Amino acid sequence: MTQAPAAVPNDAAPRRRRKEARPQELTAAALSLFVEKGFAATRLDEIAARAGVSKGTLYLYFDSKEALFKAVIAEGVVPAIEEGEAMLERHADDPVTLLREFLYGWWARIGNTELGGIPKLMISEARNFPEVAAYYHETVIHRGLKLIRTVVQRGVEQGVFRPVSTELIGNVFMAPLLHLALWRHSFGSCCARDLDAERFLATWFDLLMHGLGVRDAEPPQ
Amino acid sequence: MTQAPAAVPNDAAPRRRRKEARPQELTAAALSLFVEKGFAATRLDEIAARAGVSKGTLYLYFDSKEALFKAVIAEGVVPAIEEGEAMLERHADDPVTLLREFLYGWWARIGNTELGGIPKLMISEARNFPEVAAYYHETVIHRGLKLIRTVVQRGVEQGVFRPVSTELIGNVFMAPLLHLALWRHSFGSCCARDLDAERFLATWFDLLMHGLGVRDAEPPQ
DNA sequence: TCTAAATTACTGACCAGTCAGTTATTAATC
DNA sequence: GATTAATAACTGACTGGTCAGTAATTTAGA
Repeated sequence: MTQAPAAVPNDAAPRRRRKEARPQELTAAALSLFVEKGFAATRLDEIAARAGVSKGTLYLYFDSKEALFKAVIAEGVVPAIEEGEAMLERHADDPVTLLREFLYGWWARIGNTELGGIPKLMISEARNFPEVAAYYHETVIHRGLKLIRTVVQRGVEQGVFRPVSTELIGNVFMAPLLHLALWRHSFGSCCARDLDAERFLATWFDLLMHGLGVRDAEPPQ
Repeated sequence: MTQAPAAVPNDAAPRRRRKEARPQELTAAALSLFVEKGFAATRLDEIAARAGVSKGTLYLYFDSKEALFKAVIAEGVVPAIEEGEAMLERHADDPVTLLREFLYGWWARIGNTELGGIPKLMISEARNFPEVAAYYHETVIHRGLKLIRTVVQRGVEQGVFRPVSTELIGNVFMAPLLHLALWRHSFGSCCARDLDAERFLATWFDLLMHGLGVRDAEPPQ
């Protein structure tokens, strides 16, 4: 109850000037609200309140609601894809380890964090913001799919995987991961018991490995 | 240019009294617009116009925008799940055929039709309409997952499939199908060339069959 | 001519975006 | 170090347009 720089603001919090921190706090608040309620149904007053500022302040940092949306995507996406590429550097030689690391790593570092809401947001709004969708497509999707395809191709060449059509293998690989993230941010919070992420990932990894002809892949760490 | 009961209405179309046909025309128009733009961003005037009536008429058949949303889901979903169950009756004995029929049948009869937009709509709006989400969950998702699980379990018991954890196999099975439908209704219409559904389904079916330990499954018809 | 289907014109709540004014912080001067 | 001037971050009441929902009126069809 001191003057801690509260992310969840105190009612009695004194007004503070924090130019550096504002944009990030605003995009974080906007991401969670956009994911929860959708772009159109989210009010700017609400975003500002969650970030602990007034709506006027929001307009000091972003020109419009749409500009805020673009910033949310751009900011959430750059670290995400860099994580992915860094992950690939670490185990350049072993396709099985690479796929396992990628699968569990994606969930741990993206899917199961705040960023996990971005797929839902992008799918919901892609047709309303084609320009942002195009940016997302070339910055994240295209790059990400290429990474996975490369790993699988390498595995096939090494004889670790059976010969398999690699053109769309990235899409198939990602589908269950995205499914899990989408579930978390839609039905997950409302009905039945939530999907068990651990079991789901294990089921998928097991099926995937056998599908690629690997008989003895161990589960993760 | 005659007085045909136009789905895409003629500007000069005479006013007609068609009490029977209106609700279905309105829900069809609403589904396509909700999928395209989202619930909140879709205006009732627009839905009415696409159905060839005025907004006032819409209120003769639905109490509110939310009631229309519920009707869209309920109407789209009942035939869909019945299709699915009928499909299962036809090949009760052969798990491989069942899975193939289900996979390609789902795409042909649901994913690749207007109904294919419902997953996007439900994922986008589940948290805004928890009551509808719960209805959808128990009417479609729960029932559908159970069907797939049953097929796989039967296959394992018959020794056609290798022993595999069946608890979440339905979710994994559906994930790529839903991914394809979601793609069609988001990025598909904006960037790059569209995902090739035939190749995608073939890649998935091939990986799935090998994942289940079936070595000689033929591609469809 | 009577009824009910359909339209048109209207209302009021809501909300993105604005701006005149307020307050925190820094800099200058004594 | 204390006082004050200057600046820039921040606020919240306001506005103009939009849109869900309503009510008055018109018209199709029996």
